[in-house]
Amino acid sequence: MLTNSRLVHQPHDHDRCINAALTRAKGLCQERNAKLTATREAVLTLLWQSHRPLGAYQVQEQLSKLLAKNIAPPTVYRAIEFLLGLGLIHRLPSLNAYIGCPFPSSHHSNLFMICNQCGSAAEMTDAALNEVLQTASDKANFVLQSQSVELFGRCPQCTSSVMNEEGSGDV
Amino acid sequence: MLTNSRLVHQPHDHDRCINAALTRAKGLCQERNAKLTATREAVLTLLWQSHRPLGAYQVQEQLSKLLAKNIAPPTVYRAIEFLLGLGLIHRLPSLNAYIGCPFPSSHHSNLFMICNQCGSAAEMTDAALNEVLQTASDKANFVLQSQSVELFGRCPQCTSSVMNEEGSGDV
DNA sequence: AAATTTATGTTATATTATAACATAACGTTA
DNA sequence: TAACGTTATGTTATAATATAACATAAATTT
Repeated sequence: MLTNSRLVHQPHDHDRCINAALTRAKGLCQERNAKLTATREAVLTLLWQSHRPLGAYQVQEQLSKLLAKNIAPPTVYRAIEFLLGLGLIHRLPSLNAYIGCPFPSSHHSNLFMICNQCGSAAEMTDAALNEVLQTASDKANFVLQSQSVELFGRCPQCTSSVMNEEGSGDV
Repeated sequence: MLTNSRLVHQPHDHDRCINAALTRAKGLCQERNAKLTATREAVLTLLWQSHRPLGAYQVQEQLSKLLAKNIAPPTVYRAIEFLLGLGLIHRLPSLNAYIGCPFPSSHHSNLFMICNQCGSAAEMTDAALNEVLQTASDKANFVLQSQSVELFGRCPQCTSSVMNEEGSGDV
């Protein structure tokens, strides 16, 4: 089982997350003969600014600021498409949002735990989950090709802060 | 384990599906003191015309035809919202589409098997799946509130037709 | 350097969803 | 039953997400 949930749900040196992600990305691109251009790298970095998924238009806004010129949606979506293709980021369908992948290159089918309060999203791979899904598919004679598993709830951090300051509703 | 996968993936008398869905809907509405108005019933019926999810604007188009007058998006979305609230339909986030629920009122967390070729979507409840997801959440101290599980692949029908007429790509 | 491929820029528009306010239908109670 | 409050629908406009289509530029190959 791989997961970044401890990092996501606890204070940590986030620069290390970002640097590690960039290093992985560079390595993967070299392997695959893919070019991590300035735009693509910038988008990846933006998606790693926090452990919260960002919408494409949030990326656009921040990218425009970063590059000090107006960036149009297609530029953003192209970079996203490229990064998705390499498995460097994921799309969270129920949020229409994107997030950096902490373990690309590991052929994995993943699960996300999305906090309804703070918006953080931790990723996890789980062999047991995949077995269950494969079994269910087999039972129905369904040929499983890919999957999207999103869990919604409260992350540990928000759970403890709710206990302290009573009465704060979900975001 | 509840599922409608046999029905979805085999030829069957679909009028029975529709009628059963309407009967269930009426019962549930009576129980909950909710009003299944003409518009709402029409939308539900449209979403039960096949075992394929429909987008809101497809519903709008068909509803406009059915009622022989132009129906604006908010009307459709309101009906959808109502039906979602009662669990009579589901939203499939990765398709931005909606589909009738074959077993509302059974408090269930569900899984969808979506065919990449024909677009059909079968629903299934699976206790083992829920256990696995609960366990994964517990491990991360994540308080699980709801979930979305979508599987993509090929349904039995499309699998057998691919075997016969070689070379047809995915839709 | 010419040709080819790959990436980005630019404009317009498609698709999905909601806000805001007006009207109508329904239900309750005086 | 008339007045009132509530619920549902109509209507217009617009927000939010995503892509099509074509032009330009940059990199790579020949």
